[in-house]
Amino acid sequence: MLRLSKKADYALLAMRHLAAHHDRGAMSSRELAETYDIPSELLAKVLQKLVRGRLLVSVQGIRGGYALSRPADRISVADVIQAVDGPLTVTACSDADHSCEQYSKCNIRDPLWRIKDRIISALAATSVSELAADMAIPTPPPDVVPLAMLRK
Amino acid sequence: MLRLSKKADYALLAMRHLAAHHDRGAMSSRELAETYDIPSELLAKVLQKLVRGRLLVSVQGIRGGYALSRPADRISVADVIQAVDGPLTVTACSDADHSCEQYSKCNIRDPLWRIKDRIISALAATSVSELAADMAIPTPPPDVVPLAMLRK
DNA sequence: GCTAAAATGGACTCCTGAGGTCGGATATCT
DNA sequence: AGATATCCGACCTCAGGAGTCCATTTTAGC
Repeated sequence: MLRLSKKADYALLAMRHLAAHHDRGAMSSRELAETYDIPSELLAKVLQKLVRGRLLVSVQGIRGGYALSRPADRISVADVIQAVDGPLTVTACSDADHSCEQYSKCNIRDPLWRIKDRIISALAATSVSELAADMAIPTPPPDVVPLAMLRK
Repeated sequence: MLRLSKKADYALLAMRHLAAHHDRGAMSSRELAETYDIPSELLAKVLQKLVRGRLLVSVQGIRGGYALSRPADRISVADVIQAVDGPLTVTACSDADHSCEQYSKCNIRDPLWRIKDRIISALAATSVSELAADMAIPTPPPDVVPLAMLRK
């Protein structure tokens, strides 16, 4: 439960990659798809949504591709998820949408909405640049570590 | 996205109700189901899971029903959700389960797991008693508020 | 002891929506 | 002109969530 959609996964993967390699110019959808073994047509749709969400810019034609629209540290994980999957909701209902059988009798809306806000905060507090920074240690020095320190 | 399952909703609804009315003894599944317009057989399954998760105790036979197994302030929303839907995961993979096409090439696991921990913290920080306490103000004083203060 | 009302448990159906596919139009470089 | 991109809509498939049905067991009250 509470799992991210595949689309969101793919979007974050792509965003991180573009953030880490922003030095090179635009990167094509196909190249990204091959790098991460993602169905290319599907990734293409995801990238299109990111463009419409103003997180990426695209250049068409040969040698075209996608690039971040702004510095990676000004794009949050929440931005990415919402661009791909729409406004993220924890409950079926929201301020706008009361389409829930139990809406009238429901008594846990307010506390759950508060929890939702905390979740969004957590997602908004993490930027794409932080995702990229995380792999600063891609393969830690292998056989220097004493065996005793290895857990399981 | 990131939405709770209906089962989790029902579970929280029921837990809150039992917490608010713990003075009366056990409450039957049918009575709860009627109160909140929930299919009774479905709610029954949810309640059974809560029993197996040690959050509720059940008494069988006529005049039987369910009651909280411990004080409501010692049961968190996270407990309830996990009892009903199993361990809550944000990503397809976890420490135990690597069944994801992209696992080897994935580079956003660690930051996402950290986000997951923050989400779990948010859920663990809210207790069932807080859910119940929330309705202390069921209908706030209506026409005392100056119209100018109402935001559309 | 019988019966009614409750929990318990398994198996089954229904159906939405996530995940993925296909084809074609449009733009741009060589 | 042709190759390689993005772009866009329509479509297909299928696992899993949501809900149903039924058979069994337990227990209070008569």
